[in-house]
Amino acid sequence: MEYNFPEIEQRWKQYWNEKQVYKVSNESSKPKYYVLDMFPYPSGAGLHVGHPLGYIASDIYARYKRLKGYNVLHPMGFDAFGLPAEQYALETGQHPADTTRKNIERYKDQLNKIGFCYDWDRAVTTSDPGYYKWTQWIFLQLFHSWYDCAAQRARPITELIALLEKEGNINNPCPDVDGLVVTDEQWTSYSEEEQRKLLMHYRLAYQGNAAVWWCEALGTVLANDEVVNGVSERGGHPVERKQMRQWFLRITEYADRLLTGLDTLDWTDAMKEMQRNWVGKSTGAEVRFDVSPTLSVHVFTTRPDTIFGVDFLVLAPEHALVDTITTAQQKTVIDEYRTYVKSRSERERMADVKQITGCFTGAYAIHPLSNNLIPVWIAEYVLAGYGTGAIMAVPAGDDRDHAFAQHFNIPITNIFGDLYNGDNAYSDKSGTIMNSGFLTGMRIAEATEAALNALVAIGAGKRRTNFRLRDAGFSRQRYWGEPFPIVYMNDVPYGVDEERYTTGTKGANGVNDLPVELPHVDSYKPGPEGQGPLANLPEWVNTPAGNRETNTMPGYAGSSWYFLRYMDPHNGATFADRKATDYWQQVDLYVGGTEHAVGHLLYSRMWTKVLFDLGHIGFDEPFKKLLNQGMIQGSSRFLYRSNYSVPSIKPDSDGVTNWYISKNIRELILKGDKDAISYVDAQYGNGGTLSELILSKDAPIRIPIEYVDGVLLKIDELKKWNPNFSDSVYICEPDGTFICQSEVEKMSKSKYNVVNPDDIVAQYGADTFRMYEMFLGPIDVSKPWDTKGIEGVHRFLKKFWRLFAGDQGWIVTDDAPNEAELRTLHKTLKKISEDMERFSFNTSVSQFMICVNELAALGCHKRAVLQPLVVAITPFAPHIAEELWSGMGNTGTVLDAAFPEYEDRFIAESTITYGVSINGKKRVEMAFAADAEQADIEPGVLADATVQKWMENKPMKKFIFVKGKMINIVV
RNA sequence: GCGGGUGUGGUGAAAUUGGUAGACACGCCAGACUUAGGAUCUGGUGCUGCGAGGCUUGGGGGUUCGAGUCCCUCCACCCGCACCA
Repeated sequence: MEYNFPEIEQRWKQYWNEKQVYKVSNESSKPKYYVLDMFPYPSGAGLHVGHPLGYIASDIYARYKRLKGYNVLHPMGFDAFGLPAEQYALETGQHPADTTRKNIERYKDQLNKIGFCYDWDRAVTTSDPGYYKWTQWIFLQLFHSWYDCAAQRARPITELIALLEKEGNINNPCPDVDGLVVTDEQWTSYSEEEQRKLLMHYRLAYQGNAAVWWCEALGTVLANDEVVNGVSERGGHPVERKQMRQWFLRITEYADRLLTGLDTLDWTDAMKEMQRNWVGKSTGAEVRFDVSPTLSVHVFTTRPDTIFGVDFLVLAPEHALVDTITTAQQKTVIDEYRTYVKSRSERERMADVKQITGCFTGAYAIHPLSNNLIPVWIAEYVLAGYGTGAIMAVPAGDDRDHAFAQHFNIPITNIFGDLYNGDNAYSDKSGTIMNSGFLTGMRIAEATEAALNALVAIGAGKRRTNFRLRDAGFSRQRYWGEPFPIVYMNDVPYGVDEERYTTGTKGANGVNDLPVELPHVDSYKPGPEGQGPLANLPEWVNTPAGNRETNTMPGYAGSSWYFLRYMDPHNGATFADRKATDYWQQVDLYVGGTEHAVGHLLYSRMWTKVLFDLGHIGFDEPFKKLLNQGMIQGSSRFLYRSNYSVPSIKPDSDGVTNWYISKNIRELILKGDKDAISYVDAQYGNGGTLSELILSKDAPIRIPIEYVDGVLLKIDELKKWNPNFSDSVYICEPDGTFICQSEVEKMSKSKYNVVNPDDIVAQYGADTFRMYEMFLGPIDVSKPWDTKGIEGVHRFLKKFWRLFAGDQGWIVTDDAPNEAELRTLHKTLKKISEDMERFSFNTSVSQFMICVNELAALGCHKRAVLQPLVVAITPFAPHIAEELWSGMGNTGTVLDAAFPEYEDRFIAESTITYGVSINGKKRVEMAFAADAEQADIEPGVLADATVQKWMENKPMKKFIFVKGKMINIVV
């Protein structure tokens, strides 16, 4: 009875389907456990073997938890809005809705082949109107809310309006415009338009301006991805930064809570660190430098102690003051410089430290403490979006400022005495401040306080906490995304759920209703003036009340709350019933890549906090534990090719003969190996020195991985694939094989190294595939795919099968197990249980292999040993487990079994083999009773001949005995 | 540039708390069985040396009786950096 995996896997998939074994209920007496994967964007390329890595890990853990007695929610869905589908539509004219639907079908099909335990009834697709209705609804919650800094939570905007009517904004200063004071009288005297303009400064979803990549030639806005080397990826047209009115989410109000909330999460320190750095909290001062009696520059600094070392100010080139302060004399060069900066991305501006650029405005500011005149420059290394968009430059204490001062010959004030050597800035935060008026002689911490106090006292500065975090841009000038539930009246945006602007009864013309459905378009061309394609649909844009917003939401909108929808996916009355969210609570285990560290994971945390603040859910962190999976890289194959015309060889279609040379023989020739050279010349050279000719001018070219078996080229198949390969000469190894060069890189279509899981599953089965992906290595590190290695895991499953089945059928007996068999079983159960808790799936697979090797050697076919193993292997290899479970006469699914507990009493060994070291070097092994103490063994060890030899008659200094581990003798 | 991660045999890796480095596999070598083998099974396999032995966890330094593991420093590669998702 062979291990017939295609038949077994098909049978059990069908069984699971028919019996609905993966259906999850929100009602259960069992404790709940929520396992979630970061859902995929369904791209046209389909899944490759790298994608399911995390899905397999989470599936194993979900099944394990189920066997451990939990009610497990383990859903899957699709993050279906996005740029690639729209790009594809632009190129092929196929509607994104159609391609997305097709891609989702393909993904589902691929995922099902691997045997995941998803409850597909709960699947969500972010581009479904039934889903994005609630994305829009949550957006409106954000739009209708503000952040109460005193209470540290979001509140409905109506409550702010009530406060404004009563007391103005005196207790609730405007978060994004300093010094904007409104009294209750002013507020009530405002027109509705003016009132809403003020409210816009408070809303959690608000409108502001932001720079986008504008491509004049394409008439559209481009994503960072679409700009390559300063020109558009499509067509290579010039691009520039352009200010546009955009929606934003006021995530900066949540900066502190996003930091403190990290302490409650079981994430890796690296992940938390990345989020902390992204939020980038720093404390310091905002200092005012007056340029004229009416104009002043505000800078943010974390080092007020260095205030006397300020030799110049630098404004971001986009800074609003640049136009007003630039002198007539400098205007031309300033304009030229600003044009240059417009062509530069933020990345380039930050990364280019070797190339120092900047421009003097001609203006001077007055130092608030020394009253010296300080020149004001602009430079690209200062970014408009960070701090106040202006810095005070202290060359003696900051590397970039120092380089800038040297480059432009600006005199440097030394405020660190001997600590500053004149060549490099002294940026340490220890030492004494010198040459700094009243700060001279103070330590840095002391000077920081003193400087701050002095600045505050004269009204030239204030304490300030600054965040690197910026408000999140939430508009895209695109088609394939959620439409905004926003209508403009007189250019003032209203939520479609507001009754204020409706012309008739609520719901008239469908204006009030959610979802605002994404209308069908036939063209994906941008609208006039760079708006999204929706602007081309006047019948959609124009409503009786006003014009609809024509931008759409970004990719992270739908993914910021999807984990909630799985809890109650079909609810038409609310995004998820409170009873459902109260039952499932946070995601207990969230599996995904580190590339989402600061995007998705930060936005969904914010959305969760907003929903919590507004009372819609009962928890304010979405993901309790985070498990990061590494990437599976591709393994590319190369041939070394040289093109030479050699008269005796027929040229190929290009008129050039291609010579390919196998890797090993090529390396020998490169090393000058005479045998190899004469072999090649004799076999292929027609009497000439062909080897030298070829190697003097060859280059590697990529070939598709499917024409290679491991590293061995399948020459005949390659020749059939592409005629360019047929009329060529293949210089093989003496044994007739042809070995390719290999290299590890990203798995991608363009590198010809993509491996499709469908093929692997067809060849080896889903159980083998699942176990092999885990066997490759720790879940969180990246590693290359190697199809060859899968054989070992497949062999293991066959060997496992043979413990249960012989040539004639099932061979499991009811004999009583012996000591050795029980030890193997319980040792394995223990290891698996421990590995599972620390997500060490690769070592679990190894342990199963060790176990099967041992049981096979013992000739064990006993139910008492094998049945617990079947349950234990179920999370890894669910199909074979079901087959063996039923083959042993059990009814129902193995998924309803209980995970077997191990017992230590079966594991204990009576003797332990100790490594004996002399001076830390292991010289011999000796066995002692497991309970032996140092006194029991020391004489025996010292008497040992080998030990004697290595001690070389030197006196013993110390005898180190670590029970159960090792022995070390120091001489 | 900033932030994060990873470096152990020919390859993927193991070593969980500072205690016998290389488990388990792939590949390779030798052999058994077979009409056959890309099936199955057995043995060997870090490097070096005839051997005793020596060397070995990216490089260098340190702490320790003992370091892959802790500390310092340097190097290489990978990921993210705000409109890819």
